[in-house]
Amino acid sequence: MISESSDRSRGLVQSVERAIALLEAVSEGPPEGEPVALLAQRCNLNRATAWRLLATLEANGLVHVDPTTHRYSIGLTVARLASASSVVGLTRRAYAVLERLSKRTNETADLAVPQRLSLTYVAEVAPPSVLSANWLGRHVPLHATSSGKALLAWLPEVELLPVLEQPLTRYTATTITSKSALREELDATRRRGYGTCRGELEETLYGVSAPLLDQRDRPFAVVSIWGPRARVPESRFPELGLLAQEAAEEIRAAVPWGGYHP
Amino acid sequence: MISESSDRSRGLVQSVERAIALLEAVSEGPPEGEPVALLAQRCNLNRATAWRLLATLEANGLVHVDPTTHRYSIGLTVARLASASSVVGLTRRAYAVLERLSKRTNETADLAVPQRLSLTYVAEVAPPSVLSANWLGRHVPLHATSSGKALLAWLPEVELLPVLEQPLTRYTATTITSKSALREELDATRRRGYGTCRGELEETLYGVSAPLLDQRDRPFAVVSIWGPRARVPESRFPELGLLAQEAAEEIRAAVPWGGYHP
DNA sequence: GATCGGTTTGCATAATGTGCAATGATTGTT
DNA sequence: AACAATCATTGCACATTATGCAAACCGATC
Repeated sequence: MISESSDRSRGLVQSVERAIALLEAVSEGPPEGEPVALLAQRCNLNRATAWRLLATLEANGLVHVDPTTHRYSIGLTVARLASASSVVGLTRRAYAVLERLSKRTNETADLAVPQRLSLTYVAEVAPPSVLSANWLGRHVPLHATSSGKALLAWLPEVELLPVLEQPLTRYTATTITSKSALREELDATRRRGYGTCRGELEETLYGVSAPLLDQRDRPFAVVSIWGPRARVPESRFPELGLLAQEAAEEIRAAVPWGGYHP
Repeated sequence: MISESSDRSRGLVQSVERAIALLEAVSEGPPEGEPVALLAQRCNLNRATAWRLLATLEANGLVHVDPTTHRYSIGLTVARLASASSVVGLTRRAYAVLERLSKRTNETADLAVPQRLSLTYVAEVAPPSVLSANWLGRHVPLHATSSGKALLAWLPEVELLPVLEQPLTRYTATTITSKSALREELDATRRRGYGTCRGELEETLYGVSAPLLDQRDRPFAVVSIWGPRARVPESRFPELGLLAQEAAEEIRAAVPWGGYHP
């Protein structure tokens, strides 16, 4: 067989990678589950191989297989493992606040946490009428979003530097691509108290974000409110920015240990 | 090497099992994470092996490794995968209701979902004063708990039979261990509208439970209220039973699709 | 600056995961 | 109702792949 394995060179374990790929595939499927053959195909795996990997995952509760339909869905163990992540405690407390925020502003409210050199959205509440894109799990560039800028603005210099070293990719006409302009923007953000975005990632995407700071004043999460430019023009920024700040403070206060271990 | 592998006989994949064991070990550790050596020891693995398995998990975001301390904690991907589980949507909606329930009764309220031939607790709210055992993720026997009996009472006959075939283990003096007695109890439970427990698993554990039924009247989750016998005597059962029923109905109504795919 | 605990990497070995092919089981079709 | 087709499951032989050992390499701490 063809053993490409750019993985192997880095000393990664093939069967575990394949098992994870299956887990992802299962999670992308419908709640009633997907059959082995389909999952195997999606991951470019032999059916027998996929079956054994899934059997292993099933034996440990990571996936659930319906005994009659033989369809695989995500198992309870994943939820239990996730509950060990401090993010989960954070999101649980955040949801009540985000729901209120979304209802009050009639826009989408969400919570993101830093990961590597980007942010990941971990909680999101969209107003009922709006069919919004699901940003959960998505990574976004830090220099082209209100949440990213809210994070950077309160990041200590040492951690800010590596981000500024990276190329600042242009996404739209308004994207900030020069290091000095970004520094100015971050200063303004800090003075203002919240980050803003004027279609810097996608033309029509406008919004504001406020950071959650831990005891040492390091940001560990960001609350955002956003919507299409037509509904969230710059004139609403001061109002929404204040609401985001209040929400951030409220969520932070509800977190017992007052922080988040990555 | 000694390759025991009762796994292998069932066609399971060793490295994946080991990776999962590591994942479990990581989840049991503190939020700031644990070093490789400790995790390896806990899972009886060679340090190098554990390192490569963890590296694979890390590359896929299932674990997070702090670049400075080299400590491993649960990664965001797990939370994302978990969010694909319908249980998560269920628990998110349940928490608000459980919190109210716990506040009002001053006892512990929780939610469990069926898994295999047992129940798993997936959400729990304890009154602030009480230092309660954490039941999250725990499996409980169906014949010796109020939640188990609430599930069984509304289960269709075909699914009930395999459970009754299993030996009914005795835990305390009040545990129901005969098949006929259990059938009677289940009839009574159905008439009553909620299940009860009089110290049948642990002497001092008293409580009530009400099921959440889907469109086809199949139970897919159970709400429980419980506490020590001294505070939750039988005389409170009618009052608490009604509250549990109301809470169950409220949670069920908040679930969009009105059910739960295991 | 040396010693210790830890992580990380290389390498040889065979244990282990894999693909193929054959067998049941189940579903849909005429 | 019988057939066909698709899919899940199991056995087996092969060599790819994961593993353990040992050595290198950091980063602490004294």
